[in-house]
Amino acid sequence: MFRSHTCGELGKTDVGKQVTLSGWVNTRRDHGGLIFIDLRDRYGLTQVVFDSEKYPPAWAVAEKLRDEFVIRIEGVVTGRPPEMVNPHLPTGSIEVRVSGVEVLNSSKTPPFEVSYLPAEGDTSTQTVNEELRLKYRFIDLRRRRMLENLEFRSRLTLFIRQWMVKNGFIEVETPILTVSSPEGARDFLVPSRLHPGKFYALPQAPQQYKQLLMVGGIDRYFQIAPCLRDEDARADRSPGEFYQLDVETSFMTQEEFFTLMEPLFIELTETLTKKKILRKPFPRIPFAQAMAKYGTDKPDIRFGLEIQDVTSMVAECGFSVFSEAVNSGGVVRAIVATGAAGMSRSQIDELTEVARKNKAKGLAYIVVKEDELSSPIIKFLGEELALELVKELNAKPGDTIFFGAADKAIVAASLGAVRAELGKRLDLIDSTMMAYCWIVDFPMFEYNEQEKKVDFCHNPFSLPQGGLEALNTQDPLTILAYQYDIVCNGVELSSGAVRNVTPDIMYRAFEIAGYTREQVDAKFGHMIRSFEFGAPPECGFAPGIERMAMLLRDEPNIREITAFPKNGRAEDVMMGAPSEVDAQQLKELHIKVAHD
RNA sequence: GGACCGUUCGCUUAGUUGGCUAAAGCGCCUCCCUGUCACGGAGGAGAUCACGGGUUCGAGUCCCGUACGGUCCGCCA
Repeated sequence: MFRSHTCGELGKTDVGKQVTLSGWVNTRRDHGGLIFIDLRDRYGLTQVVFDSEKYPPAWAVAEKLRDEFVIRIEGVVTGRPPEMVNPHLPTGSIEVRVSGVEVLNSSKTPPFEVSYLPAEGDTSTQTVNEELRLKYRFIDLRRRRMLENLEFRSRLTLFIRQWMVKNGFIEVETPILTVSSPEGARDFLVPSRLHPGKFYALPQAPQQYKQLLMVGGIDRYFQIAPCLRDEDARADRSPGEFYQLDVETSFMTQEEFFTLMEPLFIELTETLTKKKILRKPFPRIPFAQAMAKYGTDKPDIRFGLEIQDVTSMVAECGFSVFSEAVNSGGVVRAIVATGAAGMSRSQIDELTEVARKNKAKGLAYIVVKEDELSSPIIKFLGEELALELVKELNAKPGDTIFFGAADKAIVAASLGAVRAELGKRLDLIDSTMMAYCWIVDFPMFEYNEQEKKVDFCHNPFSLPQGGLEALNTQDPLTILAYQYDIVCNGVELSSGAVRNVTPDIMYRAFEIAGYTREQVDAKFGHMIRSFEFGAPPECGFAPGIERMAMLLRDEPNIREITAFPKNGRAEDVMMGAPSEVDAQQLKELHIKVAHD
């Protein structure tokens, strides 16, 4: 027998029991004739004691033990006198007196330290170079941070599955080998042995399958679905592969869908974490309003600092940066940074740099003091207008007003970035808060400056608001879609939409984006044909599992939530993937590799 | 594809205006220690400062290039 108990479960009530424990040597404290080892497994630490007088053979083995050796011990659980209790250890009131020990496997000195204190908030694991952690992930997984994250992720997906099933959803696995789609992300391709020159594609998302499931009458579908995209990484976007809670429903309006799904986010947040939810029900923020007030379609609404428009106030003013922006069709907008008046010049310069990175030419500001205004732009603006602005923007002494003046998109991007930075710098972000919101009413189309044509803004399968009539009568750039996002703490958890399941509306929408009927049929004909056989109205979304876990666990990136993540260049450094394959494999697949 | 930041013993870091024979804590090795719990004590090993070039009497430090890593932009319907 390897173990009668785990290393985390023995306590006072077990005193006197003969037990067997197996685990890793976490730390070893050698006192000469007495050796203490903290034995570690997934469940915790237990102190085991080797006594040279009572059990010389076991003690002799213990002398040779080193960190991360895997051992099995037998012994008797002994209570510790009060002064020897370790209050930091759940098992600290007992220890095991070892009568026999077996080395199950030895270990090289690990490349980084594994041992941890059992205390809450141990952050030691965060400091080791991540490349090294990924190369030796199997060791990294023994550490508290990864262990707890994997346990959390498991609880999260279990909770989701139970909730979904309870609410009438059924989980359906959709194919991993599917067809390449010219739209969207770059596909991972899989060559076909039986069909020379042809390729499967790994699914970027089960989008088309889930719509076919709706046509098939599965009116509440979900899947914790792998999504594979050959695109570059970000902190919240792993390269290659990630998981989504893919959801689709039939016969629900957008608002009914929100009402159905919100409790999932509320319940999982409140059940699995100590975090609080900012607002219930979640705010619905139209896209245009999000862009105007927060400068982004994924606002962090845990703090205010909303962007205000002052275009009309400064249209005629003496500060040419403002008036010229207005005259050339742009806007002037402002953020009142509460309590920012104490910022140093160099701090303001750093904020200016943030604005510049987002294509702003600069960052005008007015520091509001008790009895005066201090600003490099007042001499152009005039004292009177400056005071009017302060009043209109409701700025108080101690605040600083930051301005953006340019075309709408640049002002949104630059002030949005400044707002996010101010949120951090002014310590306005409550990290115990989960601020969910729905962003709704995305535009159906956008103008593609490079190609000088109208493009889909998001998903071409979204239903335009106003239907066919809107497509036929409105300026395409003014048409909104039943297209929405769910956002939390400035992170987009998911897009979603009411789908367009009417072939006529589909063809017309594609026509506006410059596709002929033949082109649409070539790409999506199989799906549109299905819509000709009675497609129900449907909507859905697909929140990213890792992004949710990352927010709920306060982790800075998605790799901390993934057991075996790819690095930034989409490599598995531990397994050595991707790798070359042998010539025979290539031959069977009818592949010739061109090395250039 | 582009921008920025980084790379110093196994790990984490320090290294000032160029003076380094490169420092510390942890870890590792040897020895001592029967109540420690991140044990303690004594001693020791371990670094061509990512790589290549340049400036200089002299480069870890300054400059150029390359590689690798991270963050961001592009991309992600």
